[in-house]
Amino acid sequence: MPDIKHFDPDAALDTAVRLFWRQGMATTGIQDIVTATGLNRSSLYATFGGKQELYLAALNRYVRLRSRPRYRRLAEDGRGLPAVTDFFEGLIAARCSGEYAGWGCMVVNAQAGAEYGDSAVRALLERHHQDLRDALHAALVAAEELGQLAPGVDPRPTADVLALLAYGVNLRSRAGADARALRATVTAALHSIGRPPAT
Amino acid sequence: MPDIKHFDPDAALDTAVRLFWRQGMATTGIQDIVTATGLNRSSLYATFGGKQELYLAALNRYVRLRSRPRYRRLAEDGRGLPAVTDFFEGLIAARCSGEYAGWGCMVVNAQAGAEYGDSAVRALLERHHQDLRDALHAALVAAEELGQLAPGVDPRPTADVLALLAYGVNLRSRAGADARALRATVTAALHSIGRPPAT
DNA sequence: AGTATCCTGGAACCACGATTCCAGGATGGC
DNA sequence: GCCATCCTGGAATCGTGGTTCCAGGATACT
Repeated sequence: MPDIKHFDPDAALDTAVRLFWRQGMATTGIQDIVTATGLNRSSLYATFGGKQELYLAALNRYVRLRSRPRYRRLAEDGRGLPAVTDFFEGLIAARCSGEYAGWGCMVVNAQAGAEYGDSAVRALLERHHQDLRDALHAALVAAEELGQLAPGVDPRPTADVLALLAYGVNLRSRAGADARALRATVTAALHSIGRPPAT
Repeated sequence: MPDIKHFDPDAALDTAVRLFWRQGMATTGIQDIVTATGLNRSSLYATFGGKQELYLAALNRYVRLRSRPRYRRLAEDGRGLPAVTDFFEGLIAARCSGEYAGWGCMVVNAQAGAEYGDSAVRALLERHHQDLRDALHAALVAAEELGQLAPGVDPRPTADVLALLAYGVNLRSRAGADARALRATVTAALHSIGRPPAT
């Protein structure tokens, strides 16, 4: 090993994630990434390849660090509906406050944009969608076993409903939606699938 | 009036709508529009101004011709839940089959993309969101008056839930979601807010 | 019929896009 | 301490982006 990288590839990729996440792929130039990371074009290309590959790597990192842990926690939480409530609560908090407020979800943004032409991106998005569905489904099955669901509420299609609702939350958050309004909406949705308080 | 336009501006704008809708603003070049419309750059610029203004005009046309009539029909339909069902049915049909299958909703795409930087675009998107909410709300109020809603279902937050659900449908349709799956999801959502069949 | 006005065609412009290349410098194994 | 190997810096390349300009032609009023 004659020489070693003078920078941290993960940190650089993280900067790229932020740029692509906020601005989308098409409107983010290599120059933006060069400027933001402070490292040189040559190093970028040598490390990540072209823009497409860099975007894909960034999207992968986003999913691995930001989406999957959240879904995993939801899927493994055995409390049923409270787990779902917490999931949405955390989602809204992440989308509407803190460093990434108003950025939406990078995966959702990719789905609506043209990033989407790439087939590797498509595959990643599809996989991501399945992960979300499955996590919600697991939580709802737990809820069902705990007797928390209203009669006639089927976990599988209901998980799909909540997945689409999550997409909606991500979209609206990018438009600057108010966290309280989103919370109220989610609460209403969860209310309608929960068992009414025993009379 | 010494000379008159040799083309139909509305037809040209319609072509622009299609391009921006499918590909997004950032990835659609003026050259694409020139090629697709067959008319000249000069005529384009003389008629619509720059790219930003052209995009805004296209977005406006999309909302006026494609979104608003749909919302209007929903708002003025007095049947309650069946009106909502029909609305989603029509939405899914438009998104998953025919000429525009897999294109999603231009407004939703704009929200997730970077088109969004423009403040005129933001205003239009916000207005569009209110229109959707209001239309769903009107239909749900009718449903409530007709006794179609389950007890404890409040029209206002429920309209918000359904609006987010519609966003989700639009997004997933762009990812090539199956129409039958989307229908099943929507059915499940509407089922959970409807009054259970009288015992 | 003349003419001022507007539209069209095409080339030209300038900036910025992604990408590549080469020289210079630093490193770790022998 | 030498050298092959890799990394870095910056310039250069080549295409494409949006936008403008000018000459030529068509029109409707006088």
